[in-house]
Amino acid sequence: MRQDNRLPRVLHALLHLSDMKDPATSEQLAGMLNTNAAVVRRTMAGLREQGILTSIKGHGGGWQLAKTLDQITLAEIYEALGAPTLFALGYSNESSPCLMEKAANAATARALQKASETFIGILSSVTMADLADDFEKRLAELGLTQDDLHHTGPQDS
Amino acid sequence: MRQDNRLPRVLHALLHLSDMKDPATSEQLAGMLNTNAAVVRRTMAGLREQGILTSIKGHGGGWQLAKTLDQITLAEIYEALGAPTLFALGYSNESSPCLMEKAANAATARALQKASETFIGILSSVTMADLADDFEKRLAELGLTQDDLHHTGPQDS
DNA sequence: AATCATGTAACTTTTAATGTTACGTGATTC
DNA sequence: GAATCACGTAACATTAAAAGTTACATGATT
Repeated sequence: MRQDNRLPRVLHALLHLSDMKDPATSEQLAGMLNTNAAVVRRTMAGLREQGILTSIKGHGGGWQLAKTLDQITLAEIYEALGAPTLFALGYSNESSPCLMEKAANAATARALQKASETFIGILSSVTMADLADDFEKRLAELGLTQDDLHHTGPQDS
Repeated sequence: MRQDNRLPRVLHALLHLSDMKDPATSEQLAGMLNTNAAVVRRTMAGLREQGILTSIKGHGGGWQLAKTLDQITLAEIYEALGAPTLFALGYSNESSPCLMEKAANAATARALQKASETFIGILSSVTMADLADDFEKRLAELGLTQDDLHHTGPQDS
């Protein structure tokens, strides 16, 4: 399959959403994520069902966070995306009578299982607020503040 | 991309190889792995370069183990396959100026990195001899012995 | 009533492993 | 030394699932 970029994309989108007062339309988010509005709607659908986001139709509508950042773990988000296949590496699930194949598959499965547990464990320990902190750290490293992103300066009309 | 089954396949093939006196042809291995001889040659090429297998051309030729099973870790094999992409999940590598995207990518990368370390760590701790042991355990559970696989019984000519 | 924005279905594109075919090269056998 | 066997490798087709795209229905606002 093609590489699955939904998780980092959604994280990116949520950071932007947390930074906006008004709802963001799928079109706006698509611009930020360099993709298409339909992809945004499709990807975010799971987060809406999970209660992480709300979507509003009509004029002034769009997407909004339904929780504060510190209430959203990355694991929740991953789950809300449908817990998509983590590995490009796999093994045949068809039950073969060959015991050597079974042993080979079992060894592969054990390693993948442990790796998956590590992955989910880390996602569970990180919240969107941690990402926002990381974002602000990066801002500060450039000598900027949050404000610098929202207006062009005092000379602005 | 499609799922990558090379690792479990090679493990399976090596177990069969360890069980044979004569070299196994690509054709024979392809039969065991339910695939094609060309796929076998292509997949095994890396293991030959890595010194895990030797291949012999001509009459009576084929593939043979170049080491004993306890000298082969799964990590070596994974490396010999070219350390193929482990994850179906990824993130855009294109450097975007957006610090929110950077934060999102970094968080994803950290989780993937740790998962990868877990995976490689386990592969490093397991040898093909461990797989052979597992195979024999499975055999015993069926009330069979190694011998049962190699002849049809005492009445056999 | 017009417009905006989501909801969703249907289809195309993309990408890398896998499958397939073909042919070259080296080794063995007779 | 010619035929055959088996690997080595290139070139192309197939496959699968995310992503991209298009289109249209539905609901909310003005």
